[in-house]
Amino acid sequence: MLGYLVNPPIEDAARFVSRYKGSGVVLIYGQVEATYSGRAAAQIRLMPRLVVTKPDGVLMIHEGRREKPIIWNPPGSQLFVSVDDGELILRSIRRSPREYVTVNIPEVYLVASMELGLSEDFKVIGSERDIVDAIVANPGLIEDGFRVISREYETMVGSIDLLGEDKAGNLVVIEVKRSGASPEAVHQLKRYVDYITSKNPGRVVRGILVAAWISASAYRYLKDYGLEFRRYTHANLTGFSLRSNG
Amino acid sequence: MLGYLVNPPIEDAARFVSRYKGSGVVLIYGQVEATYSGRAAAQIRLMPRLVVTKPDGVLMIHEGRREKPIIWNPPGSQLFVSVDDGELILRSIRRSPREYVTVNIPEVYLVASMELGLSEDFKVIGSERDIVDAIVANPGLIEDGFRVISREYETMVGSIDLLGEDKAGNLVVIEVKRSGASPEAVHQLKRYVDYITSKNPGRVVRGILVAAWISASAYRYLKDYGLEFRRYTHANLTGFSLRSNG
DNA sequence: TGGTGAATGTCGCGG
DNA sequence: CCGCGACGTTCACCA
Repeated sequence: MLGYLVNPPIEDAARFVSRYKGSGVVLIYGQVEATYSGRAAAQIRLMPRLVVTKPDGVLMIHEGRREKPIIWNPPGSQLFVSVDDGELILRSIRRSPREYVTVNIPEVYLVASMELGLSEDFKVIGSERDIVDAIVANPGLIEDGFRVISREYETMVGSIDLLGEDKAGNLVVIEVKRSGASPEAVHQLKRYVDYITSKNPGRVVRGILVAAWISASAYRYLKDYGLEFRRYTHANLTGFSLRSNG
Repeated sequence: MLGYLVNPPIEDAARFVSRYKGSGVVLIYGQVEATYSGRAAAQIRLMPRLVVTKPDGVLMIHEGRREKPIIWNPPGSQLFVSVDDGELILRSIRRSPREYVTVNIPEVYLVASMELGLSEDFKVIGSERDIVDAIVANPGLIEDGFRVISREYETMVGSIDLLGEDKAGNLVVIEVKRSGASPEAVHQLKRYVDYITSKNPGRVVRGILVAAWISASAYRYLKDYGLEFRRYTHANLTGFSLRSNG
């Protein structure tokens, strides 16, 4: 389950990585320099770093800070291992879009392989989908007499979370954000409202933004556009409640 | 520089993590279960996984696939180590927003600490900023006679990447996207054009979207609003070229 | 410290 | 395989 070499000769490290890269997660701690080129380009100079490869093709180079790798290739990439001029060379190729990561490791302090599990049934609780689910199950959360017409209503300008009708028969466009509503979210809602308005001449179209909170500038945009805001709180993991304009 | 314990007793592993968590990157390979709660919530059952902590507060739990950790806390979080009922316990607390990650590790196969470097001068080549730079340096890339008036022109509705004037003296609003242009990007440009038009009555205001490519629906949307598209290709790392309507 | 928008975003879903 | 939008987005910049 665990295999490792400490301060191995480069040749041994290369053999080790070659043997385990397809079946397990491989860690390489050593002096690392690397280049990335593809949609963008980057380069890092020789320094101690941690290289991680996973059997799904992931390649990550981590430094002493940050959560994200400084250089990486995503799942689906292909990894090639070689030794050149006494250095361990990793080449990772992503097919589409075409992207290349080349890693040079002149010195290896530790190389290890391990088998890691997979959470097949993993689910985050409290995503936007959960909120939309709750509204669909109980449209009255939005307001009395609200009725859902369509969910994920596809338009030329994007997909509308919820399209419905109010008690008075006006069309209602609802955009849901699981956390905060930024100006961008308000613009998004405005875009949908404009589109629905243009496709339904003569009808009143309301726009309601549902979110945990809204920034001051976003609120100004919202008011300028004549849109509405409903705050929600996920009181507990299963349900949630809506309040009118905060 | 490298310290490690193989199949250590839990007490030893806990001491090891406590000693090195503040100064280096610590890896723990073992049986791991964990919970996350905060803006959302999640839980993973006992399984072999890789836990990584960094001195900046990062905590990551990695599995056999994916580039992103399945559970994590970002830089700035605080980490507490303890032993309870024979299990190694890690508690990570993020201040704002308040988020908790609790990791239970009943069995440790490997714990290692290492010092990793930091690329202080790190720079990705080919960002949106680089593209705007190139246009400013050579406005003719947009079209013959184009002149830049302002960069990052601040408006009520957002910041305009480039504001300029064409040969005929019309105002030109330019929005740059380093990769693809979605309906959102088109709407962003339209917002700016509308705003500039309202502030300059009687003047013609053109809008040009500069991007590597544009989706079909975004392109239709763009045409509906009478906006223009310029495709760019970063022919090499230093320069790039523009083509008219794709 | 919080708001704002870019990102090699990544990831998952649907056509 | 692409398009599209959410994400516990992360990240850097700036007020």
